Amino acid sequence: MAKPDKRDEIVRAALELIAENGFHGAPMAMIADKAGVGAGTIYRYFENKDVLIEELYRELEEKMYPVLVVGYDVEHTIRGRFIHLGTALLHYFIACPLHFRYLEQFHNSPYGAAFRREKLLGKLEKGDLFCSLLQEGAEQQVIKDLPLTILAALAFGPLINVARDHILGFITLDDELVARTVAACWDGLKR
Amino acid sequence: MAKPDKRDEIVRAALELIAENGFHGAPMAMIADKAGVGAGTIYRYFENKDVLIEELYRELEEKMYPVLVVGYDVEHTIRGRFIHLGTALLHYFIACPLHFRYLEQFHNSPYGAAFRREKLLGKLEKGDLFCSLLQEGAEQQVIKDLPLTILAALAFGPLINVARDHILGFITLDDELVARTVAACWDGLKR
DNA sequence: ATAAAAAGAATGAACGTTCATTCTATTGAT
DNA sequence: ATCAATAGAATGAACGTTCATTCTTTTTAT
Repeated sequence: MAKPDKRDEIVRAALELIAENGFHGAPMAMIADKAGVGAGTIYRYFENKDVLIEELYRELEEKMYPVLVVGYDVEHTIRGRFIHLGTALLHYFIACPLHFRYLEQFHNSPYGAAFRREKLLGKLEKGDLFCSLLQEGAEQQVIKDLPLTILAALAFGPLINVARDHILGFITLDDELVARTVAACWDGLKR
Repeated sequence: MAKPDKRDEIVRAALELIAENGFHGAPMAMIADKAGVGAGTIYRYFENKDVLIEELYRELEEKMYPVLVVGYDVEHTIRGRFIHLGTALLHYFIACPLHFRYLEQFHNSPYGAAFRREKLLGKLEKGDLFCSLLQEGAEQQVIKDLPLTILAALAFGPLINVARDHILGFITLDDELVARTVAACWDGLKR
């Protein structure tokens, strides 16, 4: 809190505007306005809009990780761990709809494409948790013998769709519905 | 073929540019260029860019529908029909990556949001085929007793993710992999 | 008094759209 | 059959707007 007081306001404003209106519905001037800051001030903290967008993405990713691992226990069964992660992920998205919407905007954009390509060539870093779980499950023959990419699609595809539908108001998820959705995903994965 | 020769070129150019670069990577001038047409000419066929985008979307939807229903038989089991539709959908996306990418761009944009809202309040029209199948399956207790929205997420989420991964080159789908993916989706849906 | 920080007006590039003009094909007159 | 007249399709330069970024001025802190 000591140093970047304005920086925080800028990031908060950018998150809100971009999550709600997309990158093109969030001009720098509007972000500055919402942050209560001059337009030029943003450029003292971020080299340009792209950098702001990417740094914001990284911040959200970092905020999410520790939430997911709370209570995650490598000693649990594959199924137990999957249910844990899926449930935690859905609950996080429900609790932080702005984060979810921002992540979606990011992934469905040139930024997301570039980002994905990097991930393929580099290490796994964040997807780690999920991907290594799926991989372990496949090795132990608990999970279907399919390429990791497809397993990930079976696991995340429904979760992300359901989160979006909830946030857009097409459905209202309660704890029970979340649990049943995650369980259904598992049914798709398991042998 | 008699009349709209240029119109076709414009639509083709727009599809290609938007599918590959998104709406903001496809300025009207560039579309005109690629279509071999003057910039102003586009406006003889489409009132403005939004109309072009929406009409193109409708054309793609109309092209897709008949492909899906070929061989679709209401007498088959719920499972058989689901496998049929899922497989046909995946094959269509693989055969027409530009169509897939355009549909994705459309859905992940303000156009898509507006479109979705209309669908909720109006009738079901296109999703019909899939949604009524899911609904029928739920009634017959063959499919899990979950809200339609969630069932749709379980069915489409993985399929669309897998199609995207294939088109972006993260994986290469053959007929067998398609079949196993669709089967896995069914596992997620069935009781 | 000095320098760092902040502000917001100014700038220029990019875009969708318009419109005066040109081109092309059809019609009508001879 | 020929050619002038006309209609409407096509063109692309020009316009107005929007936006990211830069520049100059003002404020704040030391």
